[in-house]
Amino acid sequence: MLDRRKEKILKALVEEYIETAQPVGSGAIARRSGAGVSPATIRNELAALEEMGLVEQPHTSAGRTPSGRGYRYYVDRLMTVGKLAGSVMAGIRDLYDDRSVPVQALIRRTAGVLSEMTEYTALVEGPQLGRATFKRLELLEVNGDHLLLVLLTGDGLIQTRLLERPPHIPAEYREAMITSLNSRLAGRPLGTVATRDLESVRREFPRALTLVESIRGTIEPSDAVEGEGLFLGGTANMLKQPEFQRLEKIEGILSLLERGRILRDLLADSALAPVDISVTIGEENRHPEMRDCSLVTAAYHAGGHTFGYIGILGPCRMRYSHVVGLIAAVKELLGRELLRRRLA
Amino acid sequence: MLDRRKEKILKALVEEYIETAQPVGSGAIARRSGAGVSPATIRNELAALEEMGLVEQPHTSAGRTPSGRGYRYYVDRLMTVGKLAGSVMAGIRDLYDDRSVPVQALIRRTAGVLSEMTEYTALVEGPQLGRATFKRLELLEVNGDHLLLVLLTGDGLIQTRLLERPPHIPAEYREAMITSLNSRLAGRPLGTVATRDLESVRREFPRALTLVESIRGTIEPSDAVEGEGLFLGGTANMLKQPEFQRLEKIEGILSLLERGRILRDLLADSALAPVDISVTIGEENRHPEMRDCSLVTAAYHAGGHTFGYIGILGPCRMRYSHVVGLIAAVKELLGRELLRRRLA
DNA sequence: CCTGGCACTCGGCAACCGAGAGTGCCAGCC
DNA sequence: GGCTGGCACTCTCGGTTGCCGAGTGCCAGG
Repeated sequence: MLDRRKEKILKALVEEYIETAQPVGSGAIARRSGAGVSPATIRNELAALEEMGLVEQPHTSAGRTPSGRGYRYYVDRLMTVGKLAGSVMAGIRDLYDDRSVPVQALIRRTAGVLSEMTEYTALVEGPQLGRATFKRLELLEVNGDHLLLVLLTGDGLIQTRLLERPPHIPAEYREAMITSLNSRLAGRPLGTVATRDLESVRREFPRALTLVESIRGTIEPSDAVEGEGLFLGGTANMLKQPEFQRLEKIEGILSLLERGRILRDLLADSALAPVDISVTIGEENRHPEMRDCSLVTAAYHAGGHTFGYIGILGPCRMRYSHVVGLIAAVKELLGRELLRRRLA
Repeated sequence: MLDRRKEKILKALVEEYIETAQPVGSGAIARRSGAGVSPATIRNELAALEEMGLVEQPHTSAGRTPSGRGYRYYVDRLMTVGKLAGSVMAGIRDLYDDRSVPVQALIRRTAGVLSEMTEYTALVEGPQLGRATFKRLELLEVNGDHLLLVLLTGDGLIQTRLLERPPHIPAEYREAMITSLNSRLAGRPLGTVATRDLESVRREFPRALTLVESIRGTIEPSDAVEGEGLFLGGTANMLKQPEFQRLEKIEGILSLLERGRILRDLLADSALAPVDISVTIGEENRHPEMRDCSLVTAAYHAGGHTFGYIGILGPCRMRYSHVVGLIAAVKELLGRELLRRRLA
């Protein structure tokens, strides 16, 4: 709860620091904030802001930099979210226009575009089997030894798996089993299909035990697909940030970016916050490697169903207004696009 | 064509430098090489080696470092390729033992393991559609609006694609078209299936024009799947190398590593050399960003068919003998494993 | 309550210096 | 002739010093 002038000063300071990456002096703020007061006055206000823990001084005779709490105040109350230029929006929409591009490639390109437009690192997770609903299963005969299992989900995801064909099972028996399975599981979220759901099928078709087991293995979201459908863009951009010139800092971050599982949790966690777009700043992050980073995330969805997540990772000194605006736009476009591709 | 003593000296110098990353002095070589001569003699020999362009001096009063040509000589004639410890081999074999792990995940893990074992960056490319042979095509009815195209290849690769269902085409007509297509393309390498191959099918089944077109789009190796099936491991390892403490150098490398297309060409190019395992050292690399790197690559195959490529990227000061030994082992194991999973 | 003035603090940079590592060369030895 | 110990020389590296400039905190006056 700052007074009007302190807010102006904090805003000017944060924005100047975001641009220059240099501690900001009272003179620069006086020039930029439009508060119409002299640097000396600004200095008094800055001392107060420092008292409140919103700004800090790297050392006595330097300017001020925003603290984590300072950024938080800025993000929550001061920044004006940037509207994207129409041309930019059009560019993104073009990206999605080609229906012949498979979903995986779409997600990958999104990560690329986001990282290029921000000069930060982009994370995009595509639709995941575990979040989708069961629609239908098919078994195709590939040759004498193998069957192809095809799993269709309500989102239009397709999962295939090659199985060794269990001997001595007539095709009709198999078909009946599949039919039973399909009617039993239709519409169920795959994440919740557990062993006991297949119990009755197993009892009904005892000769197809191994087949049912294979099916369970395919349906069940497993660690084997960790990293599947998660794309990064612009990891090298991290090196461009002046705050990451120290290699120790960046090594931790890059190592973290290789851990698909962790990234996934990161995206899902922050995106389940009550807000539309979540911003996690510096020390608010759970992983110590990320304490110099901020992460902006959002889920994209349509028709009440979450398809996936997008996120931008950059330094605390991130262009929040730009990034939030961009995420908001891409979240919309991507959700809409995946809805278009979804099966009716 | 060096004499015996010069070879001993060069070998000792390269190996010492690989271990320490420091220019190597005549004293260290005298101690290590086992040539039984004094440092002064070593110095004379070093002067000769420098004359020949095999070693160089960062500055007058430092020790010597190997030049690109020096590494080349070492790799071609001096190094003894390391045999892997049995326990290591067993560890890798365990990785592959679980048949339920899908091929994609297998490739991904291989990249992870290679990077961990070397502390360098690993590139692994899995089986690619473009290199596989056509086996069979199936069309599944998903619902009123969509068909699922399933493409099976001789390697056991499966490619699926959701198509909008063309209206007013009877199922039998479609089936006949697919049958004709299957018999016509069976055994053909997918990379060589061109538009004209489908011409006769198109003429024979004029009502299925759009369908044939969609099929062509699926079969044809396209840029849309760029990066598909290519996995990196340990990109952050690059930062650990003392030669890459300068950020400028590493930024170029990391940016390159984000370009799937380039990596792919890199792997394929060097692996088509007449040798089993290809080593590209420093300036021999085509990309200027890689002039401080060496790349060791190999194709893995079985039954006369190339499945994919593996590679290790590290600094010129790379532990060649270890890396080459490892690549040789993994190449074997991976080829054998994919053969096991291949369709009969 | 604001402001100009002023003394003060501190980091960064350049210059400097000595220590240490390693060289090239030479004269002597086997 | 080839090898070796000795020696003067070169160059980098780490630490120290001194200066400059940016920015501050405080105070007295408006």
